[in-house]
Amino acid sequence: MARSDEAEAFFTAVYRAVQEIPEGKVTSYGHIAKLVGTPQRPRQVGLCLKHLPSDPTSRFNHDNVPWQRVINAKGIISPRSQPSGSLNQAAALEEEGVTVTTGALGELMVDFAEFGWFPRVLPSEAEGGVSDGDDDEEVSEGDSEDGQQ
DNA sequence: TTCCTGACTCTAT
DNA sequence: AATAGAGCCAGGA
Repeated sequence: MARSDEAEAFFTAVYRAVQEIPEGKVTSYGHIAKLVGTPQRPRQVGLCLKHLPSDPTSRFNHDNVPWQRVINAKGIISPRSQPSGSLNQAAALEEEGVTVTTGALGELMVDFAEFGWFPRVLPSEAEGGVSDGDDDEEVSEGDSEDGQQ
């Protein structure tokens, strides 16, 4: 059952990456996927959070993993999490100082340019990516996988 | 066991 | 610029 072991490692990597997100900041599934070394599998990242145990005795749980700080690349809180209680998620983000804008359709949009958190300042961003009004959440392929400690 | 869906993203049209 | 389609892999029925 090596496959389950790999899946567990993936889950753990995702949870750790999410834990690294500072309060008042948000990131995207795709970015987390890159951190864990699987930039091609952002959906799996979402599954990890969905399977995130609520059991406090578990190594990772909703109390230790700020899953609510993880949103999609469009800067919008995943509408599929609504049945789970996206309003609670949005409210929690605002509590942390994140401005959540509600769209006409009810989509919860977060200003990624300001609240988007990245583990490392990628060269493209460092040379002057985000600065004034024009936002550009595009992240260049930084590569250089930093091993999970 | 197989098939489908899914907390997404990227690329092409 | 906007829309549509493909890709990825795991969990649930």
